[in-house]
Amino acid sequence: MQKSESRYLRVKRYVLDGIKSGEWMAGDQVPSENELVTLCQVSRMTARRALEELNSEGILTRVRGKGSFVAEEKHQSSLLEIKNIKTEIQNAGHNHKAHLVEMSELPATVELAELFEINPKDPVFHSIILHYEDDQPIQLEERYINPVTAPNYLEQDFKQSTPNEYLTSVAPLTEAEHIIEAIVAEKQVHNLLHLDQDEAVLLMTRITWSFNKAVSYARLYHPGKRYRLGSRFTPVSS
Amino acid sequence: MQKSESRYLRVKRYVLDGIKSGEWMAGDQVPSENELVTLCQVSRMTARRALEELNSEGILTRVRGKGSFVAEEKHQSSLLEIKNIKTEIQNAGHNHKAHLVEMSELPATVELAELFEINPKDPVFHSIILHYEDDQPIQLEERYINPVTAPNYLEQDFKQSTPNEYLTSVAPLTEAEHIIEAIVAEKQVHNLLHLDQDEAVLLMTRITWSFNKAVSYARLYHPGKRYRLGSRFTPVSS
DNA sequence: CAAACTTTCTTGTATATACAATGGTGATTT
DNA sequence: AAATCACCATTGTATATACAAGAAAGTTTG
Repeated sequence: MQKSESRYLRVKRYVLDGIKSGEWMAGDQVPSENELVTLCQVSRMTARRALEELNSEGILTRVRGKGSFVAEEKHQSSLLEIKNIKTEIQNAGHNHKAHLVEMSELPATVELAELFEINPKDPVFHSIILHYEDDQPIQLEERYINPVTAPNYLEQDFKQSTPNEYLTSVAPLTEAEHIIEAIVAEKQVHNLLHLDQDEAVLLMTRITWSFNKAVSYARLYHPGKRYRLGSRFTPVSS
Repeated sequence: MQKSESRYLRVKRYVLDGIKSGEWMAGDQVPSENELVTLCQVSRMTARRALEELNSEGILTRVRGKGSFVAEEKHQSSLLEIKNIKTEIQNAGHNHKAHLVEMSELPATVELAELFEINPKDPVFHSIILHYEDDQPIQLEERYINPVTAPNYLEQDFKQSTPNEYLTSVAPLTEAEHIIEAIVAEKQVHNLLHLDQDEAVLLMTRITWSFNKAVSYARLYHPGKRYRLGSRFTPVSS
């Protein structure tokens, strides 16, 4: 336990307080390295370290020859959140409907067993759900579930709630991984999604964890013409 | 134009190369600050800066009194950062090459004029660059540039640096927006990317801002079979 | 033998200095 | 009036130095 905070942390807090209090708004210039030297009674290198860290944290934007500025507001990006497709559709003012295509218990493949930390051929839950937006198919959700973390999965009524809602209720989402690719879907997916001839599919593979335990492996197929993924963000420089 | 790479970047690359080559695996100890001083012929503060940055990037874990260690595997979140395709390819151990397909000045469309806050039919810069990974086309980059924020765009040699590098040097990136969709590409794109019959294309539309001024509107086409976008993240609750 | 101390190696904090590179301003020159 | 130049403020890179603090291993001492 150190009785006195580091000096560079004092400088950081000084700048952060100014931003929080509204003294410096987004886009405003904050004190330069040399100004902080006299304001906070530290060396330039110490002041510099504080500003650099705030820069790498995305709080400030620094430009050589000009100065350091408060970065613009951060926007949430829908790519980063696990959004519930039901509320996503309803928020856009449309009607959501779900159709259960399949619900079963399958023996785990080697890959799934490794992911879920179970033995190969142990049972895993499997579901295929087709989501509609105003009677038009918008997402085909194929999902494999870890029976350890979500033992009652098969008993859920997914016309009422989505798998997402159930899973987040039994196992809080602590981590997720997305892989996005463009494919030409196989026939079954093509038919279920009512795709046109030659329409591409946006496939998002999503793995979710809860406290270092993998909960679910999902493949979400979207019609390329009818679905877009958007994200808006403020970068953090390294 | 700097003729020689910064020293701290050389040290960073030295460590990164050792990790990429497998010399140091996850959990292994990398050279200490003082060892890097003699290995790379730099001062301790410079070696330190390299290790610190690798630490803040999550590549290394540093422990006082013990040393610096290669962090456990972490997936890059390329969706969240504006990554330079050149370094992205090189970091994966491949060779990057760029071919300038077109470089011109065009009259702005109504949409571009609105985005760039200029008058319609005012000139904007336009470039089409094809990026190769080991002689295989991996990204077709079509880009419209705001001439106000990047007036010297046409004079750049994009065989040396990428548009990304130039743009971030003249106008620090403060915000970005991505839209991702799956399409079946038109013939020209199809041919340039050497696509197979019926191969889908992952199209990322990216708009970047610098201090509330739009700098660039880019369309990045990727072969669906050869390119994946990945992201891994921890949801923040605050 | 075991506890206490010392040494050594490591990263962490703090400072002083020097020069480079960029952007803006204002004076000077053309 | 326009172009050029000099100057200044700002961030960026690089080095040298000093001391602090934690971890580990060896050495001394009881």
